[in-house]
Amino acid sequence: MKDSGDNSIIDKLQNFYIQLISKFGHCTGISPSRFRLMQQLFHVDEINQTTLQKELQIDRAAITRHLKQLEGDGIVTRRINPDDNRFTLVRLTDHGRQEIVAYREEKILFMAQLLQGFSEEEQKLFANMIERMQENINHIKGEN
Amino acid sequence: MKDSGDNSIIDKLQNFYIQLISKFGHCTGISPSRFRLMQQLFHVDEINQTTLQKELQIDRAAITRHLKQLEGDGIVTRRINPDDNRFTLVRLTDHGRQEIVAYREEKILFMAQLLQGFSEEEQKLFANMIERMQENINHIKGEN
DNA sequence: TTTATACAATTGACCAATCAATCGTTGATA
DNA sequence: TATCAACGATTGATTGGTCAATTGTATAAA
Repeated sequence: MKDSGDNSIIDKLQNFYIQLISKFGHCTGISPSRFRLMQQLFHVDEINQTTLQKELQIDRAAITRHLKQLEGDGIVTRRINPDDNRFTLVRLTDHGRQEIVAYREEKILFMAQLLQGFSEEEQKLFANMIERMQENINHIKGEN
Repeated sequence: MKDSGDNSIIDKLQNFYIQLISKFGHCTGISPSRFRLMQQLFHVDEINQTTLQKELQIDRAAITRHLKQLEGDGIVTRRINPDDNRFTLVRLTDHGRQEIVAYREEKILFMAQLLQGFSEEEQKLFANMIERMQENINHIKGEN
C-alpha cells in the first residue's frame, strides 16, 4: 500500500462517491444538487440566493436556474427583498416542505444501509476525518 | 449529533467531495473524468471501451466522446479489434504516457496536502471504511 | 447631485454526463 | 444459409454545471 498514486485514497473516494450518488439518485429519484438545495432551504425561513450559493458551493448561474425551475414546480416562492431590491428571497412552499420531508426520510433509510456495521464511534471518526481533510483542502492554494 | 438526517455523513461527504474535486481540478488543470480515464489506460497495454466503462462507471457515451477527443489531442490511439470488429481497442500514445506521468506527480503532491496530519494507520482506516461503505452500497437494490 | 464602485441576480455560450435509440458485427439457431 | 438475439460503439436530445458578460440596485465619493 505504498503511496505511488495508484489506487490512492482519492481514487477510492472518487469511485465510491460516484457510485454513492448514482445509487442515491436512483433510490430517491431526485438530483443531488436539487436535494441539497431543498435541504438547505428546509433549515431556514427565507434566504437569498448568494447565501445559498456560498453554502452549497454551486455556481450562481446554477442556483438561479434551479430556483426558477423549483418555483415553476411550486416548490419554492421568490420575492424581492423590499429593503434592498438587489436581493431575492427564497423560501419553501408548504408543498415544497412536504416534498423535502419525504425525501429526507428516504435519505435516512439510505444512510442506515450505507452505514450498516458502523458503530457510533466509527461514524464519528469518519465524519471527523472528513472534516480534517476539508480543513487541509482549505489551506491548499488555488483560485477557489 | 443525532441521526435526524441533518448534516449527515452524506452531506459532509458531498460538501467535501465537491470542494475536493474543484480544488484538484484547478490545481492540475485536468478534468476528473479525463484523469481517471487516462490513469486507467496507464495501467494496461490496450483495452476496449466497454471494459473501461465498467471500471470507471462512466456512461458509455461519455467514454466514446472523451476518447475521441483524446485521440484528437494525440493522447490515445484507437483501432478496431481485428478478431472482432465490434470492439475498439484503445491505448495511450507515448506522448499520452508522458502527460499522465506528470499529472500523477501532481496528484501525489495534492494527496500529501490532503492527508496532512494523518498517520499511516489513519489512512488505512479511512480507506478501509470507504471499502466497507462501498460494500454496503453494492447490496442496496436499485437499477445500477 | 452626479458619478463611480460594489454587489445580487440573470443570461448566453460552452462543456460534460446521462438516457434512449440506432448502427454494425458476431454467433447461435431454425 | 437465413434469421434473430446479443453486444460494442456511436449519436441525438436533454440536463446540469461553469465562466464571462450584463442588468439593475444601492452606496460612497466627487
